[in-house]
Amino acid sequence: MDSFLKKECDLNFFHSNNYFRKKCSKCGAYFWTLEKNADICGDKPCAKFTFIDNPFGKKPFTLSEVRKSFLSFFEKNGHSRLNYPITGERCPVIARWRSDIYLTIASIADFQPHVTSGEVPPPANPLVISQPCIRLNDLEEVGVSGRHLTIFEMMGHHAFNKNIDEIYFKEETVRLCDKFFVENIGIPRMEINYKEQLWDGGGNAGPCLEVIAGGLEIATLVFMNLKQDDNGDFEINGIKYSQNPLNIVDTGYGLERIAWCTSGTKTIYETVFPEMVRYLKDNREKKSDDSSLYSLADHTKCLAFMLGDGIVPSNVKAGYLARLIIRRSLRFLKNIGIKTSLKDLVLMQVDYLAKDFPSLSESKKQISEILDIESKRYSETLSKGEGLVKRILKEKKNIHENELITLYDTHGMQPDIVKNIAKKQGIDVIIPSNFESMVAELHSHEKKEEKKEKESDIPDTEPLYRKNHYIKEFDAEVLWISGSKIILDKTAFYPEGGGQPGDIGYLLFNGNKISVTSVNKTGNAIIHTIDGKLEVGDKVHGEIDWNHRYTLMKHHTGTHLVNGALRTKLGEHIWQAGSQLEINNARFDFSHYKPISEAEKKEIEILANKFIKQAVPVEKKAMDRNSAEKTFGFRLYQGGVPPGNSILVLNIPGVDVEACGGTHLNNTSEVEKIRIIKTERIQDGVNRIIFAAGEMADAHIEEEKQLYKKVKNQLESYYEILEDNNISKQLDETGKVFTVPISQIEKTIKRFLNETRINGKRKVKNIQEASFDLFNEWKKTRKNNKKVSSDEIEILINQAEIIPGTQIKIVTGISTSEGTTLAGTITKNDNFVVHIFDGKKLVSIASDNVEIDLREIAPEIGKILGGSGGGTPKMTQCGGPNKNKINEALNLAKLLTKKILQKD
RNA sequence: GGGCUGGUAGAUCAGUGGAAGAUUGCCACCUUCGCAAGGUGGAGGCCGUGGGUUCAAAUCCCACCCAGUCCA
Repeated sequence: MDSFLKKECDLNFFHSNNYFRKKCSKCGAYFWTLEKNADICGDKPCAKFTFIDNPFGKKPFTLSEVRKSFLSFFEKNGHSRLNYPITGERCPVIARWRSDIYLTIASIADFQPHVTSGEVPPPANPLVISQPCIRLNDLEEVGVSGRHLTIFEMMGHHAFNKNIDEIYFKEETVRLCDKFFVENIGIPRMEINYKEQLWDGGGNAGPCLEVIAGGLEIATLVFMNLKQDDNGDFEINGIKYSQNPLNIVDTGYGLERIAWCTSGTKTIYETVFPEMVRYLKDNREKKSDDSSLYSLADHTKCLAFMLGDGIVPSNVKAGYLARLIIRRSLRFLKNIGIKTSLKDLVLMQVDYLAKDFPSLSESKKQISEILDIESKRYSETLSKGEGLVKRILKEKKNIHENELITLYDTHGMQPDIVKNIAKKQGIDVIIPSNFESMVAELHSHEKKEEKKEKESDIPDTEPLYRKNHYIKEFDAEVLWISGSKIILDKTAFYPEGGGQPGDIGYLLFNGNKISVTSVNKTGNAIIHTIDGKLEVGDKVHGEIDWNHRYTLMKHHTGTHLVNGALRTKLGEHIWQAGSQLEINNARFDFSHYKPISEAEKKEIEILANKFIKQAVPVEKKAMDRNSAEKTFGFRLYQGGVPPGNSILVLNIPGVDVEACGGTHLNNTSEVEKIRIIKTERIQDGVNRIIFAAGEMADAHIEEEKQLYKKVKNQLESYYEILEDNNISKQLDETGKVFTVPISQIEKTIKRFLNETRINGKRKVKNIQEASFDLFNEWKKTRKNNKKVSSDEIEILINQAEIIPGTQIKIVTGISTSEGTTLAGTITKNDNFVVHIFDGKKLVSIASDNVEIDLREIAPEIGKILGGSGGGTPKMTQCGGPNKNKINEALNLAKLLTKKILQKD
């Protein structure tokens, strides 16, 4: 590897500027330096920071000044800046264009995977960017080490070379780097070392030079020219690589670090968050904990970006990471004892950042609401957890490892919080030093990976539906057959995908109609499942079930309208989390931090219908990725990130624009109408809208009416219902009364009516009121069934039989009252044994003073009824299917009781 | 997406197949000039929903719904 690096890093720049190649006596790495006698590379941990209180540079640079200086320097040197809708000269911190990572972790991440793989040309070449990045890998070090940050800007100048030096490669990179640091920032050239390293990550690798000044790595110059390849010629650290199609200059300049070494403050935090650190220092009540203060300064900025760029806290994906940072922040807030709320601190950060990142300010309202909700939630979690901890302490007087893990893993109680609670009660809880690995161990179960089906050698199909979304008929030739599955050379049948079900219809061959029952896609082949026989070479005429497809198209275009309406009403954080079209309705899942209110639902429905009335023409076109992103932004990728350079863009101007491969209407007016059937929270931070479009909206209304009619009819046996307003709301509320879903209302009401006695007819406003009354009457009926009339008891006692030679009386009988209650009432008095049948079961209870174990006889009694029995010594129940033998059973009960109790 | 908890009185929770409980809050009465405290009594439960096993299910089994939490 040494020889590889020696060859790769042997640059003219170093020789012509009189650099020496040295080996670090501590870490053994080679580095280039101007100082003849240098023997350590200058990097941490080999060297200490020398710039603290003794900064480099022309002057102390602010973050903004470093960025400006960098961008304009490289712009002057032929690099283009990028520009995207909403976020401007950067990409969002949530990696919307990638499905493999949640957060943007480096400037090169903006161009992965499509540009780096060579599939998509770079948006500009060479280019320069300053990309805000979030890394949570070293979370524990943030605030503690004095130099770690969760959010930082990685500045980069990137060149993508098909051939070496097509744009520029190593020499020019180092020359520009040197010029920038020496001339623009003013770091003395003497202070800068270049350390040779191997860089690898994300399946790529290459040599790199770490640029080090004053003990601080201020930039990394990566020359990414290898890609992981099991058949590759290069082997580095046991992994094989081959040449990447592109030679990529991937540089990363640490904006904050550069500013830091020009300011020389005690930690990086004073340089990066001067206002926030000052504010926190002035307003904290506990002076001891600087690391919490620094962390809080960092985390609040991190949250400003996360939430401002549209991440919605949740228990999944990027949302979970946002919640993680929120909760950590709330703990730090408590640690330093500050009165200002997290919300206000984050909003302060947004204001500090507003000048450089104006888009964050647009989300102030959402940021406020999210932080209010999340703060409240966390305090609820904590107080719940505190109760749990106290209960464990009360019982066990201590908390052990496994409980500590459960408290964290299951109930979200951080071990140090548990420790504090215990401390207040004078109990010392020991947190194991390997706590985190213990938790990790718990989650280390093997993952089942789904194996991808091998794409066998099957022919491609030309998708006719793609160019013409309205094509209904076509002629084609059968290319491939396997059982009931066939592939045609071209087809108008849309294969299932992107939440849109596949088409159905017919293939006509020799005058015969052959049904197409489902259509799927594998690679570029579209596979029709047919109900009939065909042979390769057959020429067929296809006809899709247009009614089926047209309804789906209404729902698909309708989905985009609903999405657009949601974004307009609720904000830019609205993001598709899932979508499924059906014939009857369509459902759309989207990120949002609270449930949709009744009023919002109405507004969204009205707006979506307004889009329909406006008759907006729907634009469908294939665009190259770069211009699509540049024109429309990353919002395109809501439904996922399609592969390739050319992407299908569905644009409804002023409403919504997405990369979408589905079939759509030509004009929003064709949707006819949209009716939102319901909204629900399906997950933390994710809501679902179910709606129906076109005639399906009417069908749904009709369906609802039918259900309402049935329910009303049922209730009318006891109630006179005066109003029929707000049918869907009425059904909804009725469901709530009985805590059942709407689909179960009919069945449930039937059951309740059966179990309830009501005299006469009652006048009520609506079915909700009737249901509420029915529910209350049902409760009363139930209670009344439990009451036993004193007359009945008296009669039973009068019929009792005294066991000869004792004071004990045996009561047997049949009653309509609940058996245990009746028998229990009698046996409150001494000297009774009661066997009573209440229609369902035979209950036997003995008074406390009677010495008998009823369990000895219960199974025998039950046997007569075809079942069995049991219970406690003084109370048994038995029963069985043969209820007609009840008298026999009661007689046996009496007989056996006598046998046990009778004294000779 | 995966794992782990939980869903029983307004609230917090006990309850391992046999009569639905405790604490707190609520209501009434006693006590008091009044309040707090105390005393006595009372109301308040589809034991999340739907199936199954059983003579018998809050309890066991299956499915679903809801909530919480950790991880990627």
